[in-house]
Amino acid sequence: MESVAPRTSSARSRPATAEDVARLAGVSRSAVSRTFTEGASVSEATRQRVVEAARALKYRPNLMARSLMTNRSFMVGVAVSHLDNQFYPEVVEQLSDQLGAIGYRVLLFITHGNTELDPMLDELLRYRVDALILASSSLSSALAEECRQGGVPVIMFNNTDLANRTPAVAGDNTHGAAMAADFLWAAGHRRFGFIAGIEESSTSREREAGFKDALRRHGADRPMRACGHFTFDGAMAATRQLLSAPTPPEALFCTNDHMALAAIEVARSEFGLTPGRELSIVGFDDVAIAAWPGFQLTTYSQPVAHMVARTVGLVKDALAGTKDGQCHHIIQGDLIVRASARRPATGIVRTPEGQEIWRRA
Amino acid sequence: MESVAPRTSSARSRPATAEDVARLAGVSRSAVSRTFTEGASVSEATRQRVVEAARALKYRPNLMARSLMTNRSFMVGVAVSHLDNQFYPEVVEQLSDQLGAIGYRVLLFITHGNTELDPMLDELLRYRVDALILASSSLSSALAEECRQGGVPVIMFNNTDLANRTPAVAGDNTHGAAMAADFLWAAGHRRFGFIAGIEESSTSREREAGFKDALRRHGADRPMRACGHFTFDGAMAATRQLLSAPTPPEALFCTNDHMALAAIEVARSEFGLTPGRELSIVGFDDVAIAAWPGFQLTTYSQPVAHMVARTVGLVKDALAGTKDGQCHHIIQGDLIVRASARRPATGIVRTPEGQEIWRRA
DNA sequence: GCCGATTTTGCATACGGATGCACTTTGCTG
DNA sequence: CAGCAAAGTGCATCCGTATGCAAAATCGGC
Repeated sequence: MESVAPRTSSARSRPATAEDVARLAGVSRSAVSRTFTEGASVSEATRQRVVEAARALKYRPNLMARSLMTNRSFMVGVAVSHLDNQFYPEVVEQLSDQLGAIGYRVLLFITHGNTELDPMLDELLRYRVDALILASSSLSSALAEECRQGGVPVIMFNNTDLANRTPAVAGDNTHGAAMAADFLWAAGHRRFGFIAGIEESSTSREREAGFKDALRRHGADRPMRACGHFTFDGAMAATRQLLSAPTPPEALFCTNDHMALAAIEVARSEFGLTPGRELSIVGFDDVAIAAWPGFQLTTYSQPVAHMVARTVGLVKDALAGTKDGQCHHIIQGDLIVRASARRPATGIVRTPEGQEIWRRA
Repeated sequence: MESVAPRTSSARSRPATAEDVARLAGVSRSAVSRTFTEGASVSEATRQRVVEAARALKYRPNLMARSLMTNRSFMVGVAVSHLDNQFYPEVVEQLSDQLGAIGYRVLLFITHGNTELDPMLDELLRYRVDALILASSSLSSALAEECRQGGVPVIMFNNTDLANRTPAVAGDNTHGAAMAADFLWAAGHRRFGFIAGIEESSTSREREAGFKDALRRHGADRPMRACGHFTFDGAMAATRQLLSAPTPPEALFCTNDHMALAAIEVARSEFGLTPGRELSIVGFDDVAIAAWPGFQLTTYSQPVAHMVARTVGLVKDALAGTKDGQCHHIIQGDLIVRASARRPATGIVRTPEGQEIWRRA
């Protein structure tokens, strides 16, 4: 019988290994390895031969195998709850770019706001990611501790973990929300509405506290409050609830842009209100859509590129073993003034980039 | 000298290995391995002891090491050009979910529409991904061939590669664009505008051909044309160009929603036109924002979940070695009728889900 | 209680590449 | 040209897991 079929050209051949390259180049495996290892000692002559042989065989070092020895996978796990909030695609894109620039790839992981995501993260850790970035997701203190012991740095993004001292990078929630309050107060508003995100989220809580404390300092009444759960539909419902009240608020602060955009939509389409005239709306994040002509959302910016840069910096430090003293890294933003909220008489300045921002008196 | 410092509890200890677990459980490494291998032969007794020991040591199988043996990394490379077009975050999220459901993780990779992305994909292949999904990105035929020989299935998403017969999943570009043309014609429009995406893109070309052919069948004049490069700013400029013409078009077809939304913004804010009244605008994709009250974009839908399901199906088949006869998989959508374009007198039906769609007479 | 059939189990090896070590080659100085 | 330091090289070993094979244990049936 002729069970051994001749290998056709379409036969899926195994990729070339360092061994193959070494044989073709007439050197040892070590030489090949060193050729592809930054800073290893190889003569120019052998390097050339190896490179040539490698190209001929279409050799590509197997990073899985390499990671076994080096204990570095050059992958970073990124957990993000959703991608429908426009903020997070920007974050993911920046993370991918900036991590890519230092040789790391993103192993993506979407949690769907699942509170019980430990089992999934657990699986992610099997991939031996070099670090874990949790964008708006959190993990149990047990798993966090396990990561620490296992030498996997965990960094939270746009969310902080008060109980456990996990390093975190976030916008200046308290300051930003206070700015929003001050801004609306300066514009002459006296009846406020507030739309919360997820009740348990540190982000939402800090923004709520910042907003309310600032209002209190001005002697304002407590704002009306509804919860939008950081979702578009939730924010639509919350907006309806607030605007349907007997004496609806004149000014609305939403804990993120995603919800602020929902509020604008509902105010316009269901209540006939023009944001910036009959109703002021302020958001938080400054996503790209906020600048669209049809929204012109006034919002406190979270400079994604800076925040990600800091995050990547923390990853690098942690990987280099540098001890990180400071735990929570707060990145300042600006209150970007557009048209969705009434403008105060004073305090608006124009940046060199042509953006209008508000400075407290 | 006391060079050997006592290990503090905060010392970053190496994660437990199968060896450690075996020792604690009093069995061999093989037993541990088999316990964590689906369908391997282990007695219930030893399995229990291993599981217990594993839990005690917080053992997690090292997938890197496993992939060395099995030649499976359980990672799929996903290349996407941008995340600012709202369509792609939806795609990435679905891919992550549906691949996750069958045990695969997404190694993300953002190409920025870079035409020369071979070097980057090349790097991605070092990670020995089990498959490569190219969402709106393409790779050279040389690299495609290399992947095929290396046994790495490549699947294109929402983009096809005419020259090389790379398997692809896409919406029904020709049919969808023709539907848009027929719909606008049926609504009584006679002067058309067309906004192209990236000139080289198969997606844009097919939609352009479908649109123009259908118009020709109706005996319409050639539409005015501008190129928006699939970007928001590009589409804004293109819209300005078309609407500034001496006799501007009455109806605009944009090759995706991202650009259609830009067109709506420009029409409203710069030309004072109300979409659906003085100007009809039709898009392609049916992204979430298209349904927002402020846009109400009429558009041909690309059912992301179905498209991704098919894509994942192709990945599974390819990995199982099933030969895939059909190369291009076209997924049907519907023309979702909203308010951004004038409605024809006939043909609009309501789906059980409460969505209005248009059926050609 | 014995024997053959079936599971379990451990041993040894393989996967692909990095690296300490000892050895060889090269380069440079006097 | 000798002598020595520095650079380059190959060998052997290791990383953490899967798996074929043969030995051992278990099982069932008489």
